[in-house]
Parts: sequence; structure tokens; C-alpha cells
Amino acid sequence: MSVRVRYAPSPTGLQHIGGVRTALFNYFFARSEGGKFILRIEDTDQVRYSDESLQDLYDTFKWLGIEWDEGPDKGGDCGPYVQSERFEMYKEYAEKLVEEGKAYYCYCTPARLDKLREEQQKDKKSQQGYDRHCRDLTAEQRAEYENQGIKPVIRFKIPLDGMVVFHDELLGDVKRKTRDINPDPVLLKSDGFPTYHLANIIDDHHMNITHILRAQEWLPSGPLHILLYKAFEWEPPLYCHLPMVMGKDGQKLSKRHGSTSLRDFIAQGYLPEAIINYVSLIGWSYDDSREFFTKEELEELFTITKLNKAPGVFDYKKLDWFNGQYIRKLSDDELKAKIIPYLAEAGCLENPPAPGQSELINGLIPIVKERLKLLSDIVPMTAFLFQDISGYEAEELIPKKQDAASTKEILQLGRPLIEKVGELDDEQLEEAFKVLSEESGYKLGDLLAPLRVAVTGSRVSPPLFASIRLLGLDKAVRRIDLAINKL
RNA sequence: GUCUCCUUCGUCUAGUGGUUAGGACACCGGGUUUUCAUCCCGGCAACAGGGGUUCAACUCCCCUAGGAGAUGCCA
Repeated sequence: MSVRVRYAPSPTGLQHIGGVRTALFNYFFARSEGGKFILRIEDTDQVRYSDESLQDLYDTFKWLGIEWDEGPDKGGDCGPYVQSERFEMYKEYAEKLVEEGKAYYCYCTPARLDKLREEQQKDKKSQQGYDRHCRDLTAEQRAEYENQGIKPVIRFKIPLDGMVVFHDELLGDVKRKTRDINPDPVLLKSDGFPTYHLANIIDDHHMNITHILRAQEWLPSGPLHILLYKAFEWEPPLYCHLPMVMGKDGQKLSKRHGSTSLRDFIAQGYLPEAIINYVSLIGWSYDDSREFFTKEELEELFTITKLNKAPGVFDYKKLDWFNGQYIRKLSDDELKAKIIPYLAEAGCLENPPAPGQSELINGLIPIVKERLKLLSDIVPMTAFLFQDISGYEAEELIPKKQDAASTKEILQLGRPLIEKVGELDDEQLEEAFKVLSEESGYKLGDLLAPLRVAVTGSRVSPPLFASIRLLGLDKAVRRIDLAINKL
């Protein structure tokens, strides 16, 4: 049977790194096996559901360039691919389980459950979880609850004794005593919606899913799922629990570690190539040295056998490095197109840029390309071209071991040479400054540093002469004069 | 508390009984360079601990410790 895998997010928040990695691994696995990758929306949590999350899901994967073979927007033979549209089905299956004595109605109120949990918290030694209060209700007791108008949930009867074993492609055989499984989990909520466990099993079965690649946080519910497959007399799929993605402190990656939503990464100017490449290397590797992979290569090379069992820490710095690498691989035109929105948003230019602005960007790309880690870096890096920079402190102008007077002299000495920026090329200018350095006794660095600050407002900038050409000679000279007056 | 999973440089990892334990990021030095960055060269740095098995353990087994996850009418 050919491979069918799915990504089954619940639209209750923005797509985050962990989820995306799970999706990617599923996608790569499907492609590498010549199988199908399916998207299913698990919108059974009506309380936390949001349209924005759903839109974010589509936006994110469009940006990544990942397409599913079947899904709500694509169609397919196993639809609908949205759980809320399969509502009736879950109820029928849950009730079937009740009829067969494998599940039961539970009338316990949330208040009772809260109280129970509270008591168990106090007495840590007691068994945690539901106390199976309604597991063996008589018909009379049930009728009474019904008369009170209580809407029941349906709970699954976890066998009181026995052992569940299932095979994980990565972890091997996972064994668990049934008494260690969360006692009688809810299958159908009182609002008639299924819980994750129920809907997941039913859909995976009906969608002919062959492999479940999901994060290891799901491992504890594996035995429950196996039990459910058994209850329905269905063949369970093959499991593979992926190592989790952690923050620097070793805990599950979350917002307090930094950006986690793809939306944030996109806004900061990460490239999809970098994200895909980096994320694929958390918990997976190819060999002892190769680490650059395109999406297409991963579609071919990915394999479960190279997965790692241990959780991996998300390293923002390495992602940044990858991003810089991929920015440098962009053509000038590609980089230009990606950078314009950032400059436009900062108010530096219009989008699309006016003709003169377009020229300016063309000139700016080559000097900025090897300096960018994030696309958004373009704004602070080139702001001096678009904005007034006169706000810097006079102190900034003065190189180490120089003072205001000597710096003033340096600027006055350098000014005439700067005026030749239009006629001379970089090499000639440099030569001219070297000559000046010898004649004046000032070090080359001390000569150029004040000019750099005068022109760009900062000690760190793109190459000076190129920057001046982009800025315009007139403006540059005016800024130098302004600097001289500051001292 | 209970259950389960995990454990090689700070981080991501290679390694499947015999290796000077390899690579990358980060970090530190040096070179190129008008600053920064790029690029190049070099360095630092790891098999959690203890028992076995074996002629031989990072590799296999057990224990301990540490970490993580789960323990919901959330997924």
C-alpha cells in the first residue's frame, strides 16, 4: 500500500516552528516514498477556534511553498477534510462504542471534575485522573441524570487490566499497562463535538493514513489510540514519534524563548529556504558533513532512519547564519524584490519604488548583500540614505586617540578628496587617502572614520565611497560640513 | 506524585565493537579589508556516572542521576 500521511493542525493559534517541522517531515516522507501528503483541519475545539489561525495556516504553507495533495482547498477522495464538517460521523461512532459496551455516558459536571482534580493534587500519592464515577451507572441512575437535563459526555472504557504494546518506527516497541493510561478519557464532548482522540482515529482510518509522524509529546496517548483502533476493529497505522523542539533552557519551545510563529519569522525577513533547511536539521541529518538542502533535495533524501530520538534545541543563531547564506545566494533582482517591502514599510520609499528610487536600490544591493542576516536589517543598515542622520553625538566623530580639534582637521583634509568621489573609482580614492595619510601623519583608519560617521551617522556602515555615491555627493559634503560645525 | 521517552563538544549532529571521536553554528585567535560584514586559516570544546558482557566498548545489557513530556469536555 502506498504511503499516505497527514498534517492535522488545529486552528487555535498561529503556525509555529514545531508544527511546521512536523508538517515538513510528513511532507518529505510522503514525497520520498512516492506517497500522498494530506492536510486535515482539526477544528473540534470550538472555544479556541479562530478564522485568523486558519488563514495563517494557509499563508504559512504558501510562503513555504509546501503543497498538500488532498485538503480542504484541494479536495480529494476522502473529504471533507475539515472535522467540523464530519460532525455526525464522530457521534455515530461514539454511540456505537457505547452500544457495544466499550464506552459509556458520563454525567459528571465540570465542577465535580475540578473538585476531584483539586483533591488529587493535594494527595499526590493517589491515582490521578477521572475516578470512573459513571462507568457502571444503572439505567435508573442514568434516567435520573437525564431528567436533571445534564448533557453527558461519552467516555472510553480503558481496560482495568492488561497491557498495550505498539511499535514505533523510531523508538521501537512501546509498552504500557492499561492502568497507567489516563482513566477513561472523553471521546465525545457534551456539545456533541469529538475530542482529538476520537476524531483523529476515525479520520486517520477513513482517510487511509498509513503513517503517523507526530511530535513525541503525543507518545503517552499512543496506547489509548491503539486501544481505540482495537475497539473499532481497525488496523492501526504505523507510528513514528518525532523528537521535540526545545528552547535554550531545554523546555518545550515557546514564546518566551523568542519568536516561534512563522508569521514572526517571515516579518523579520527570514527566507523560506533557510527556514526549511534549518528546521529539517533539528532531529534529522543526512550524513557527517552535508547541511545544505533545498526543499526538492529533502523531498528525495529524507528518511525516517536518519531521525534522532533526542529532543533538539532551537538555535536562533544558526538559523540566522543559514539565512545569511541564503540571502547571499539570491540574485540581485531577487534580493531587490524582497527588500523593497521592508524599505517601503519603514517609509524610505514607495512600493513600487519610483524610478529614481529603483536605481538607488540597484546600487545598494551589491554593497549590502553580504552584510544582511535578516531582510529587515536593510532598514537600519541603509537608513542614512533616506533619513536625516544629524542626531548623532559629536563624540562619535572622534576616533580613539584623537580629539575634537584633530578630528576637525581630519574632516577638513578629507573633504576635498570626498568631492572627487564622482570622478575617481574606489581604488583611486583609496590611493588618494593613503597619500593623504602619509602626508598628514594620520592613520588611514583615523582619516576615514570621522567621514564615515559624518556621512552615515554611524561608525559601522557599508563601504564609505559607495555609500556616498548612493547618497549623492552634494548631500554627503553638506553632512561633512555639518560635522565640522559640530566640533 | 505516577507513567513514559531521552542522554556524544555551549548548540545541531556524524558515529552502529577496534577512529588521533568527524563536521557545522557559536565563541576565541590570525589573515584579507577604509569600519562592519563576507571570505580564508587556526584554536577551544563532548561520549552523564557506576556496574557488567567482550580480547576490545561512545557503540550491547543493567542500575543510578539528570532532562523532558504526559497526566483536560486543548490539541
